[in-house]
Amino acid sequence: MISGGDRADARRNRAKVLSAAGEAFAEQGLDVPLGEIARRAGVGAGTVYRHFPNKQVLLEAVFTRHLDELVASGERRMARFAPTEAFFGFLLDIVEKSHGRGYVCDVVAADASWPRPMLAACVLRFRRVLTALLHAAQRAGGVRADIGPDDVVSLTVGCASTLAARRDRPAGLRLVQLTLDGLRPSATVTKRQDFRDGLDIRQEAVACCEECGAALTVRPTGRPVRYCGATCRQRARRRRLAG
Amino acid sequence: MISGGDRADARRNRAKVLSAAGEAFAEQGLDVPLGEIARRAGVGAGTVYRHFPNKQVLLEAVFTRHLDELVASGERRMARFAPTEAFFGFLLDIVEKSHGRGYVCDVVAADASWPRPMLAACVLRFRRVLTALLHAAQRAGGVRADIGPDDVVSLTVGCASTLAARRDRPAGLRLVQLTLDGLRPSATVTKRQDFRDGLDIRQEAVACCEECGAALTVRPTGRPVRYCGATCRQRARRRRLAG
Amino acid sequence: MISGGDRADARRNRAKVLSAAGEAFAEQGLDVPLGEIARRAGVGAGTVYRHFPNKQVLLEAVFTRHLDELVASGERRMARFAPTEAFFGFLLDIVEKSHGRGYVCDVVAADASWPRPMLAACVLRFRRVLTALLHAAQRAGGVRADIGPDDVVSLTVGCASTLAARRDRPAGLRLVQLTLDGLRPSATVTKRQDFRDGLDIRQEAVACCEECGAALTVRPTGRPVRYCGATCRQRARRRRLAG
Amino acid sequence: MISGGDRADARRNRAKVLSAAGEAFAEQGLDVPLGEIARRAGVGAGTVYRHFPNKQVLLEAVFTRHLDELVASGERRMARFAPTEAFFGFLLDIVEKSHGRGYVCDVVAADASWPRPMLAACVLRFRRVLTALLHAAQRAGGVRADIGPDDVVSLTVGCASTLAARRDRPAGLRLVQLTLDGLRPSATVTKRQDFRDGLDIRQEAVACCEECGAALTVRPTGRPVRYCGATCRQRARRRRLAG
DNA sequence: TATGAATGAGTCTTCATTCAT
DNA sequence: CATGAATGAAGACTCATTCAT
Repeated sequence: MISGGDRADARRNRAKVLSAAGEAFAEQGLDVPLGEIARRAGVGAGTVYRHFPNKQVLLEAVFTRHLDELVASGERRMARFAPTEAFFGFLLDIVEKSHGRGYVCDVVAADASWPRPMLAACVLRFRRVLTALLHAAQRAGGVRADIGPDDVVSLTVGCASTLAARRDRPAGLRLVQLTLDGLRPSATVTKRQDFRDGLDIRQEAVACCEECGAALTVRPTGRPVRYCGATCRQRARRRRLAG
Repeated sequence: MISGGDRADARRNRAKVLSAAGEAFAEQGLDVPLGEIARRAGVGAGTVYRHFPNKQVLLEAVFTRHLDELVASGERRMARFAPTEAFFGFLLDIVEKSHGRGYVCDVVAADASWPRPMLAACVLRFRRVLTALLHAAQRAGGVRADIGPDDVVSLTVGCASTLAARRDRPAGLRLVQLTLDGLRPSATVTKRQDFRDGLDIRQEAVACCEECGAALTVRPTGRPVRYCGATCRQRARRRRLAG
Repeated sequence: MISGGDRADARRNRAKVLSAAGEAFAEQGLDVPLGEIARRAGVGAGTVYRHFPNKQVLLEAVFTRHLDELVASGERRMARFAPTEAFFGFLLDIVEKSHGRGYVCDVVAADASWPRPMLAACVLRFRRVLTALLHAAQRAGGVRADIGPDDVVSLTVGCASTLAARRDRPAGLRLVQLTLDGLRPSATVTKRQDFRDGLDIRQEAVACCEECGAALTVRPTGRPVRYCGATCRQRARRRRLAG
Repeated sequence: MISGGDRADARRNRAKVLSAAGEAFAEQGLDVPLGEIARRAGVGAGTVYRHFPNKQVLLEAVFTRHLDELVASGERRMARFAPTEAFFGFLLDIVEKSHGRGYVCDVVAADASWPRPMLAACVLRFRRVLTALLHAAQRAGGVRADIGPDDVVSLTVGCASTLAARRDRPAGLRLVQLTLDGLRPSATVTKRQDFRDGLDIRQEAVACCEECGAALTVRPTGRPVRYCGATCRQRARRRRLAG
């Protein structure tokens, strides 16, 4: 009988194992020996197996719990905050809680391929919350309309990696913001061809807008242009005054 | 006697092993058995060991080659393209070539901690090219000034993860663009507190700019504001006309 | 978690492994596969590793146990026998119990170079007992004064090799006695030059004492001398009568 | 075609390999990789195999050469020195040239069990020389009559081990002398029972001869006896004067 | 029921031996 | 013939999983 136990100590043990596994996976990657998890939990290896029939299931349980926590946090945000805040707060939450890169990297796999129904259900709930938050934010105009839930998930995965890669945590968080801000309507995504190989050096020699980097048409006479237009000039000015 | 050999078949085998290892690491993660690599390369396990004294060294060789290719591509771009194009093209290159998530995740480790001198030298070269491209792009005004090489590396790692996470490759590439565009001067990074937990729902109820998501000051009377200012109003309008 | 267990079967298995290892090392040398040891012990390879983290440690454990038994035997002798008897009995014990040549040959290494503290302590105890027995025997006049503990150890190693080399065990033991008797005060050790290359054949043509081999001064006339002195002549006579 | 080659360079290579193998076996034990031997010899692994079909044969060749050298040295001694000198010099030679304990320990195996005819013949020659020297020395009265060739071989093996065990080489050589001196007629070998467990401590309390360690009968009155007889008393006196 | 001991399949690595250059 | 590259059979060691206590 797996895990359905009703004795208090059994439930306590299950929880201990789950926590220990969560930490272990995060700190040491998905390859931590089960023995290490058992040690961290302060139980025997057999006890781990009593509650989780194998390592895969344990990993899924950990992941499920993780998702459940995220879902709960998402729902809380949905109830308490404005759509856009809720949405971006939710994403930050996901990213910050996804400590441990091996761990994070495997969130990737969490689309449809996980076989266990419990996990599938959980992933579904997660997607539902995410989607709800996303749509709300989009309706509120806080997020670009051409973004779907899959985009958000993938971007989140990327942010977690970025955060893991950057040793300096504050700097890492800034990069995460920078990335997530790409979801805001104001962000203009460069078309891929825009800066790919086709462009020749002579064209650029002309310089680009110092504010947004957009290409500037050369003008043979007069003072060289520095900005692509009034907006950018204003913006740059404001920045100068503010800075 | 490792690898220095000049016999044609030996060189061929070394190359085969290196390629096979690259693919294997990318597809199956860093845990692929060496036997699998040997099998893919069509050689015996011993041959792998003749060329690479152990798995770690093999991994480093693969990684070194990868970096070397990137360095070469970076230098080519530096010579042939305008700064900003060169820089962003380089980043896209890195991301696109960083197939395989386990693989990518370990680019992370490529700071100083790798012990082998050859790899260290290689990482250095990589950093040098990256830094040169970054600075050139910044001088050209194509990249925000408050970004350092470490930021770029971390962001790149994140982009690679994003790309790996997104099954739909074009969509993934678009997300990458979106992220990299965060490096352009026009991008405004939200201050972290802007959309974190501190904000209460009532405050937001006031709404935010539908274009950029910036908070809007409430006004008790009149038609409710939809944008934070003229610029955004214009932009939104243009989008509507274009869409 | 290595070996500290208190479960009866675990202790039993540990003992089985230790015994099997002892025999295996003795019979097949230090290169026996661990699998062979496991097979002899009737356990799986993993069990060996549960009790001994690696082969070296296993070897040290075997060796430690061996030394401990010798120490115990030495202490028993010290308490129950007269110094000289105790000493020589101890040496014989060591030699006879040092079955297996590879095994024996590595007793050599047992000076300070073994890193494990437990083994070091054990070697120390062994040296202490050996030294005590040696000194007591020397004080009692049963052992030459110009012999130190290191000499005894080395000689013992040699005796064990001799014993191992001689297929006929009683003959081997006799050779061991012969060697150990060299430690008794009555033994005269030939100076190294006495029978080395320097001597020319003509000098020897003169002959040497038939009993002790000492060189005899030539005498041009009379019956040739056969012995170096009266003592030897007597001794030879006695032998002839006895024989 | 193995080794029968007549080309000068082939013969030279064979010799190089043989020397290198000899050193390698002596320094690193019988487990030294063939590659190491090839490296030392400055040839490729294939060349080793061209001359010696496998490692065992190579080892035998090394051993054969070793024995041949010993045989030559023995024959030289036999021709040039008096029997006893020749004999003991021969033994010392064997011992001193048997550097490297693993190597030495395996001389043990050199009785009948070696299958290759060449080696067998060589061992035979060795035995013949040894036996001749032994018998000559015995006839000359320089070696006890109750010693056979097998005894000598085993003792030699033991001496080599002793020498290997004693870090301090001069001290080691002294121990070797001490052991070999046990072969001289003057040496009295204690009967095994003489100092084995049977004796009780009270009996020894009486003390033993300070010169030869023989047990002394207690005498209740008068000055306590220190020596077992006149011979020992004289000997001790001479030592005192000499010392 | 909890424990931790036992198992054995799987992985890395070495090295004797063969074989293409 | 010489070379050194390739091979693959072991051996040490790990760890998920089972099982006796």
